[in-house]
Amino acid sequence: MFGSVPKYTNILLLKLFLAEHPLNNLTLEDIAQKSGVSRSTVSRVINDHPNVSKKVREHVKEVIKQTGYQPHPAARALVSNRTWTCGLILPRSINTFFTDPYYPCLIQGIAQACSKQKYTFSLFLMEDKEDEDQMFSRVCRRGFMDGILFQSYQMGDALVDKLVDSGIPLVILGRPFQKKKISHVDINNIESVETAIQYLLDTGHKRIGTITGPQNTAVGIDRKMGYQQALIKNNIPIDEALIVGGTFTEESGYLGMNQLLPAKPDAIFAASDQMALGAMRAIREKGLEVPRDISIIGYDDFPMVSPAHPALTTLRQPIVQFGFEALKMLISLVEDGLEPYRQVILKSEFIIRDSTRNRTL
Amino acid sequence: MFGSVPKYTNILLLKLFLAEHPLNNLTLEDIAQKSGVSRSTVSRVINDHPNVSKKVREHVKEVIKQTGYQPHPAARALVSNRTWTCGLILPRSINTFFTDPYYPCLIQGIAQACSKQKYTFSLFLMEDKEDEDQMFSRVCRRGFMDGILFQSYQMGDALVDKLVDSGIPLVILGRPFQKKKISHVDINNIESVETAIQYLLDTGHKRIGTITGPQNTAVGIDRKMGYQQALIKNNIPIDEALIVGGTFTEESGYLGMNQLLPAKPDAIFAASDQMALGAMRAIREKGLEVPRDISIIGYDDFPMVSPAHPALTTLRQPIVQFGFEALKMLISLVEDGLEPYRQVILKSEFIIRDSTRNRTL
DNA sequence: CTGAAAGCGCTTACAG
DNA sequence: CTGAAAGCGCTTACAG
Repeated sequence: MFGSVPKYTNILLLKLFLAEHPLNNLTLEDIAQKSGVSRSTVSRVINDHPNVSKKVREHVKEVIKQTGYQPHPAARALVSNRTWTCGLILPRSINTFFTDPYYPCLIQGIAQACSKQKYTFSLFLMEDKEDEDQMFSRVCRRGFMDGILFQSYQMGDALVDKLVDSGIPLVILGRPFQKKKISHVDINNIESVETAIQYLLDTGHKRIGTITGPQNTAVGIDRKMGYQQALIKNNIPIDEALIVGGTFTEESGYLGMNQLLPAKPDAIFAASDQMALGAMRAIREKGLEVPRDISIIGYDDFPMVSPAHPALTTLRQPIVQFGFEALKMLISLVEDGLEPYRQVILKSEFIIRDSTRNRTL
Repeated sequence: MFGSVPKYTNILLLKLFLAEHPLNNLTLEDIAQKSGVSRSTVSRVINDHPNVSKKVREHVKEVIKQTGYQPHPAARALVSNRTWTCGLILPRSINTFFTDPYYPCLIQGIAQACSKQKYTFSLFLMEDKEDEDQMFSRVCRRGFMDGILFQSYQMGDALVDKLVDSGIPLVILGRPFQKKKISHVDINNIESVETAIQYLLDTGHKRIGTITGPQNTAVGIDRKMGYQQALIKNNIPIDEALIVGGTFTEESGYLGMNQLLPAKPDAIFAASDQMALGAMRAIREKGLEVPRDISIIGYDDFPMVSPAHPALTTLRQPIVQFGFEALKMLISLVEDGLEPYRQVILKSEFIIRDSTRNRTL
């Protein structure tokens, strides 16, 4: 096995190279000859086409295994209009790529799903407007990517509309802001937060505050919505003094908590674990204790740089499954057509640890 | 512009699709006709081949611009043996992918470099042995990736040898452990740490300790070496009580610092900023103060989840440049041949902030 | 400087 | 069930 043949200007070097890498130029034709059948038949075996006798199929498979033959990806792509490659585009509005554990987790989830499905995973990080423009004409064309995963982030990302209009198979990660129906995978942010808030109410908490995510992001909006709906369902008035905005970062959780403390909350739902961590730091600094004085619930349950003490009660995002479902949907769009649009909502798991306390006991 | 044509079973749907996406099937032939020249000439214009008259060249370029034509990547790849795609392989021995800010930074650096050079960036995360095996046969073959970037991590990663033997253009990120010469990009870990330690000595520190990285990683080994060499050059005996091992994580820095405190250090060099953060936490917990009682120097200067207080004196890794140089080297290997092997060492920048103090004043 | 033609390595009707 | 042949969209000697 080996890679591209370097373009040696020196023919001797090239020969040397080829001698050292004898598995070099195997083509379908070679396998056909070695197997004593035609190219067509070998191709059928490779593509699991039914019209091949069992005997021939097994023989050819054996030869392929022996020789380690792999079909040439470009040749395949050229004729089949499939590249078995999918791209993840992260828009430039994302400003926490380096610090939010969401991204490594997401990337890992998608990379893993791609690997299992024998897809190649390409990553496009938009740095600036220029990147977005050139990306668009490079990515959205025939024979490049079979499909695109796009991380929904900020309201008004114009890129989504352009991608949809381009007609490329597209799956949005998270809830899209667009009016039109766009295939996407999302997490049940609203319902899962409702569950968590209900739990706090059921365990005797009277003044539940929240540190929200940015209100121009879907998750920020939805998790706040879940908080509010849970209170409304329980006929508890919304107290604006118990709501403060954050940006998902530890620092914003810390600052937010300091704003909330005068309102005397006995529980806080933070829209990310990082913010929960920041909130706990603020609480500790004031000489208070979690969960004795204030219960804390986060969101994410990603692996953390510094684990919380006490262990954080949180909502776990099924991130690996997220990547997997997104890729599955994308393949379905490629193979079965873009219409009708698809939607999959995954559930977060509520995990009770040590940062919350039952105050009814 | 648009992407792959979905395989509609319903021909009406297909026609509808094509009608909505008229820029669909543009080929070299189309551009040739519209320009009134041959395919060959258009191809020469696209590939900046010199043998085209200025007049024709400009006309063809105009037509290409008007139509938004882009050559079909697979067709190009098939005939030119170049895919304009490079892959980053992260071996499975990496266990801090989710928590170490190095990886997002590295990925960003490489993605940016790829984007500037009009390369596509593919990511391969090895989950397990099985991944490594299948990856090898998928990736190391003609016509898939022009070249591979491989993150050097743990001593004894067998994958490197297999990759080298495969003959695929390969650049190692970091210092390789192999005896044979392998093209790589590295950071001047040893020298830069020496500089930092020398600074501590010059500013009156008498008992300098270190929290090292894992001693089966090149950076872990090299940064410890830098620490030791600086002391030796200044005729200061190495005191094992001032050296403790860590794993680059905040937690390991915290634990390491607690082990070092009895040895009464007046300065600590931590082999990563995360460990420096952990060390500062340990120091604070003991009622001591940075830099009043102990000076701290870290390594990395990546954006951090929670910035240090006081601001950390550190060595900044030029990570974007790192990705850029690696890709440049890779392209050179592809275009000019694998021999002779290349080596580029980038310099870390010593950044003095508030976590160190001049004790001679 | 330009074009006609061969060929890259596959897949897939088509004919048997 | 199998093979000969056409064709995917490019690049690149080759001939002029």
